[in-house]
Amino acid sequence: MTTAVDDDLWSAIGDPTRRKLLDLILSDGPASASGLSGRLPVTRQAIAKHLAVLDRVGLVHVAPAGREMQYGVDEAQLARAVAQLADVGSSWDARLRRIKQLAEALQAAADTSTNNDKKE
Amino acid sequence: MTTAVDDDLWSAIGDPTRRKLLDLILSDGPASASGLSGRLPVTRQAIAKHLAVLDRVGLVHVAPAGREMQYGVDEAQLARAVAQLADVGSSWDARLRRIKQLAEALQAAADTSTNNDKKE
DNA sequence: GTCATCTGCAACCAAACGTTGCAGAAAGTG
DNA sequence: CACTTTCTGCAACGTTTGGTTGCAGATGAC
Repeated sequence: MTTAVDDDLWSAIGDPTRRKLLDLILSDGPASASGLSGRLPVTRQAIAKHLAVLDRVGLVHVAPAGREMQYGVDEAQLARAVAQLADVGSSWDARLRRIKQLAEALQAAADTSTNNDKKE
Repeated sequence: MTTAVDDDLWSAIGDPTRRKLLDLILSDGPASASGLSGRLPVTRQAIAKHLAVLDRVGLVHVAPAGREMQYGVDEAQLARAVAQLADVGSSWDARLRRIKQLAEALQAAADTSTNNDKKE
């Protein structure tokens, strides 16, 4: 009911650069910070910090490959994040529906009780 | 395909305090900055700034009521935000499914080509 | 062995979130 | 009308966060 979301996980996917990062790794498979820096308009260090954030909340996992550090998405954790998005979305959606229904109900009640009055 | 989200709208709902603000106004109807400050652990000024941000992206609209400023949610814009959440979520969800299917397909192909080899 | 490249750390800048403090304006009360 | 209350808005300040540059260390490639 209270949208019980994990604020850490949400703020991790709240950043646009981190979302693009997840998109890239999702579509092209695991990659290193240097490899990813060539595909986003930010420096390698910024990417590394974002990957550290994503790693801290478990959205990616890192594996040393030679002298590179390969980052891949954690599918289970990303699925959890997706579920939270859907949760908040559906919560708001439900409230919007309830408000609309309540407004219509009030309108109908007003129509029946004062049906001979002004209807503007 | 490219998750084409509006970064302004997303970052507006990315802040936890702003999400709680939207929750409160959604559940209890339009309210003023002072009224809301009693229900969140932040000062009135912080609330006012957040409401300004939400107003800038059109998620709330303000109406002067006496000496107060009443903020109410813009249902159409919030519905748009909900749609974006669902959009990103389903995009990632689809990619997760595709990855899983690809992995299973590769596994199956490996099984048929080297079916007499080790199967660990 | 040397060179290239990938990593990590530190310092620094700018924007965002939050605070305190204060002045102005509008409603309520004597 | 005068006084008080309370709600608003603005300004200054501190802290966190996203981003940069610069540099030193480590590891694979030649």
